[in-house]
Amino acid sequence: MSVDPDQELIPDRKKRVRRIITQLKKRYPEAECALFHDGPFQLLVATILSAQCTDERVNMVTPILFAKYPTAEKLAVATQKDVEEIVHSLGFFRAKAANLRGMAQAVVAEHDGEIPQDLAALVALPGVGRKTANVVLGTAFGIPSGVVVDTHVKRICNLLGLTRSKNPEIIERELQEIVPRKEWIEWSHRLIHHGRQICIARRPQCPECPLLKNCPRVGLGPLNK
DNA sequence: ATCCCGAGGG
DNA sequence: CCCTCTGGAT
Repeated sequence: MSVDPDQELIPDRKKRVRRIITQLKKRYPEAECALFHDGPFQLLVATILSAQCTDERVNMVTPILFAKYPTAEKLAVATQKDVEEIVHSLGFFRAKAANLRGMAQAVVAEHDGEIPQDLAALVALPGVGRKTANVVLGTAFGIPSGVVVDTHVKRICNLLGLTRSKNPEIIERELQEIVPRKEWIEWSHRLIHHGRQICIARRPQCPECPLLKNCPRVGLGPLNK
């Protein structure tokens, strides 16, 4: 079906977003980042490690990692082998270990050991993409740099007709036109959480979903092909 | 087998 | 746009 993009879904997006914000707030009052962290460095490390594995498993290894390497300075001089052993169970362990060390070395060399607080500098670090950078800026620094667009946010926003693009940057821009700036990071955390708990791609838990009334796909089963 | 709160590279 | 990098849970 070749339906024109902006016709049916765009008109009252703002109103629908308001409603969705309210419903998500009610369902997920905390709006927290699930990754264990007590500072920007820790959150950055945890977020780099979280690629393609669950946050629960990240939270199993980060305390061990931080006990040994509590700062960027310490991590920067760690051996590849030792970091690999610590993060081994998370998958992609060679790339993740290399990224952690490269990130720490760049932070020490170029940012005096402090995690930078702007998007461009963060994205320039090894292993840090837009998603990770926005998580750190919004969560650890309280800077609403951008809505976090991961696979869950992408899937749900397309599903609800808030966006239609497959490009994360376009989705980010579109969402930022309709989500209040101060709520970007909370919106992101709630939506991501919702994607993990309820609006799961392969087995959506529709009966438990607080957004049913806004969902055009109620009862149509799994979302992916 | 398939999925996980991705990034980097072709 | 596609692919690869990886291990553990289900």
